[in-house]
Amino acid sequence: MSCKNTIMRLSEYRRILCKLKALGFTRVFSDHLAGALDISPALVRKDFSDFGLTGNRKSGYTVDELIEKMNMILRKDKVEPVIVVGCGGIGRALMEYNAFAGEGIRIVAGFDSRPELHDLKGTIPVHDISRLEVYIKGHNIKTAILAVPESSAGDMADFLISRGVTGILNVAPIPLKGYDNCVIRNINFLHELENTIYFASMLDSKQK
Amino acid sequence: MSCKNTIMRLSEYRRILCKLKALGFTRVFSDHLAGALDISPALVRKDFSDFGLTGNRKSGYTVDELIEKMNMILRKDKVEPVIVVGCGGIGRALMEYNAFAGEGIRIVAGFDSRPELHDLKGTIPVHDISRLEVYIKGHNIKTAILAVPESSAGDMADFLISRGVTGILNVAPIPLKGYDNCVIRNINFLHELENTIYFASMLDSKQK
DNA sequence: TAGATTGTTAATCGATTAACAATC
DNA sequence: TAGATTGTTAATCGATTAACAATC
Repeated sequence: MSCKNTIMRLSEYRRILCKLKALGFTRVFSDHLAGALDISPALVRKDFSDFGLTGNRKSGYTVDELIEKMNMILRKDKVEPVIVVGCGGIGRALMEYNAFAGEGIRIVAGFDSRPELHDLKGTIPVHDISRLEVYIKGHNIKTAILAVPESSAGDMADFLISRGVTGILNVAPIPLKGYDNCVIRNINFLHELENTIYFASMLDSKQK
Repeated sequence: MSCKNTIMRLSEYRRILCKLKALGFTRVFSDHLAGALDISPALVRKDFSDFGLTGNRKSGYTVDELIEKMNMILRKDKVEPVIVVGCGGIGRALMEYNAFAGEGIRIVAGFDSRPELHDLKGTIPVHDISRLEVYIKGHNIKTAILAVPESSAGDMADFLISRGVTGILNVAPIPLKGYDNCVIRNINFLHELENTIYFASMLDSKQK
């Protein structure tokens, strides 16, 4: 039925739709969205159809209705509390990342083993890693951003999962495997850069 | 022939192979690598075969040879200079990201329009954005990490491309389209988190 | 109505996997 | 040799697209 990519595109559709709404648009056609995302109109319609997002054969889709239903699908009807484990450069940057604000995602706390990074009075407190277990239970945390060094990434993921976390966005420099009871999404900046450089150099050689 | 995913996996194979080498392994089987990456042995062999990475029908592949040839394919024979445009939270974190060191990627400079972020004496200098054009030309920069706010991402990408940049890793909160003469790889943390949360919640409902 | 767009099916495209001959 | 692993082909699986009937 719906594929992995569809969900990623749903986030992208939603982003565009919110933009359109802000500009005063009330209706939109598959053709428009396709252009904005650089995909085919058929794929837009198929994605929508897979999630029961229906339009009108004459006047396309209603912007408000799409946004509302997508918010439902993407669990944006309530705010999701997210913790950041590892508050070094990347971890800290994501704690302070303001593109999450107003998008149904709230970073509620950070955790780090280094005492110099602890800060219980900031907008977003940074606790000692020893408080992780109690915090997860107490606040019923289901989602974590993992930004620890390579050496502790695996153990830390295991710990989070054992304590009930079901979704991990892993930006540690080592990819981790998913489990039956937890989704892990890996972002590896080195690999992404290598990939970019590879395809860029292919571009060069193609144009020669 | 070789697909987009193959290149990403090449980075992953390489990472594992370097680990194996450090542990003293000299040979490796498709089966081992498949296990480490959670893919099928057939895919490992196909990926290798696509790039002319050959093994031995009895004793598998030579670790050193694989690493050497992968370094060639991934352009790791020489150090790639990379600039960071936008030195806020994420940009700065990537400038200081030490997983790039020793991996053929060197962040050579940062650029930002905010004077308070300028720093010409640090390990990696942060210049005013006005110096971008001269720097790109002078140092023959082909690769950039784009970490500016949404409002300037599109314009800044256009500028970089017009000045000769052919590969952009875009971590700005707005996805950008690629062009004929430049590869753009988008990392959108909001979308990645939404995706993680979605699939995590599917996991929950599946287990009920 | 005529025109335009959706919703859906079948066709296509691309990536992964199964299977097995080749062979070390 | 016998056993094990590669390299490769054909089959399968999954995602995208083309096409078009339905219909607003």
